[in-house]
Amino acid sequence: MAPVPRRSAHSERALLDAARHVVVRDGVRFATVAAIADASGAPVGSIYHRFASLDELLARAWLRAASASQAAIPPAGPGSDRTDAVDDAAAIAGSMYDFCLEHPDDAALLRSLRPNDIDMTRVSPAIADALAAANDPALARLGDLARRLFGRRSDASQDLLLLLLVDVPYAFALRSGRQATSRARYRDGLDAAVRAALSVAGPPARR
Amino acid sequence: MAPVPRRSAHSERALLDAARHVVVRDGVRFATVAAIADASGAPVGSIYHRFASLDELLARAWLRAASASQAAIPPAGPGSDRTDAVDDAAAIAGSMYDFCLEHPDDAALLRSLRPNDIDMTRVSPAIADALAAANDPALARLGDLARRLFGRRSDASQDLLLLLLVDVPYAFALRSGRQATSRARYRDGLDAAVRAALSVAGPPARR
DNA sequence: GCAGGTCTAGAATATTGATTCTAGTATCTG
DNA sequence: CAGATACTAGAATCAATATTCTAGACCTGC
Repeated sequence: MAPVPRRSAHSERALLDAARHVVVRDGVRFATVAAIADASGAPVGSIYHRFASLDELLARAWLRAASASQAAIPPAGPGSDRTDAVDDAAAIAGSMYDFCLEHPDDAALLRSLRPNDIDMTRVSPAIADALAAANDPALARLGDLARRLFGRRSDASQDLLLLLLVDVPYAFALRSGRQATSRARYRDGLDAAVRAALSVAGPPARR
Repeated sequence: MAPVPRRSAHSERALLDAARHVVVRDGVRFATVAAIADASGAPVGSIYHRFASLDELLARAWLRAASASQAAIPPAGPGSDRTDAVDDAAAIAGSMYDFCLEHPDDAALLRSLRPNDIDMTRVSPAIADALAAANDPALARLGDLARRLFGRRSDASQDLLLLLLVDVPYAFALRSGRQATSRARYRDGLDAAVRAALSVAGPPARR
């Protein structure tokens, strides 16, 4: 009685992996359904069986990477003075850096595939909503941190934290090479850079 | 007798501008010939009159932006000890930051359009060569600087300088907002971050 | 072993987009 | 003002790509 599905030969995950691989290797312009099918070994029909459109597949790949990146952000530290907040910021930067080293493909995907590259009109509403809200948890986290660091939360302070705790760690990771010693050194350099920039650049200008 | 051309209504430059604008605004996936024609007001035929293919147009736009970015790098400073070299590095980082603020469209283009996104088989040999060699002057400049900073030149040291003197300034610029006070503050933060990272992260690990 | 379901598979179709073609137009020289 | 010369213009063509469709394969419970 129970409808029992055939075991799938090409999992959703494998197709997302293939899409990610093609985007990173060939560039987003050449991430066609045929190229992704080829990279995954699946026929195009199997891709459309699982994803409504190419844009939906790309959106899902982006969402998976973005979610993984967010999940790597550590929870807020305990203290509440500025020193604690700076340590907290440095911890976030370090965790973003570590994420990029542990998930280089996801990190590269987020660099290559920008939300702009996805045609939202060809994405199902559920995924479109998820995309629109994808960054909200991280932004809330950074907003809290901005208040602890600067005494208030503003667009400018949030941009500064996005720069120092996301963009800069990603940039460091993408140049850090493969050797463990080099990576450890980059991590230290990142920590120093973030602390130096925070002490100089913050708090943001008052209105 | 002298062949006198009709005055052109759509200059090469205007078409490059339009291509850049579409890439930055809509993403490289949607930078089609029709979209660029629409943005520039020119019909598609006029685009093909000046550019052999869409890839050639994109390549030319990338090349123009990359060349402008390189031209912004200041010549090497006079001194030869490490302090001078650090100042030199900071000056390069600052000039890259300034370039991004003065030419936001070119900076955004270089972020959105990666060499991967251009099909070299559809680009004329002259432009393909120019693309391949586009970064050579800057790499030579960074190589010299690496020698002054670290006593020797290696892939690792060059990557470190690319990170600190190109990637990081670009990241700072793209988040620095429009207010002059905010920009000045970001510039100071960048300077501090680069110096801090240099003192911690370099010289690169010995083999 | 067969019924009922999902899934695979790749050919067929339809759409989109790149490129080409043919006319027509503006400009300057003589 | 006639002729030569690029240039503009956009329709027509061609190629690539997304998407759909139809058959069939597999798995499991009965």
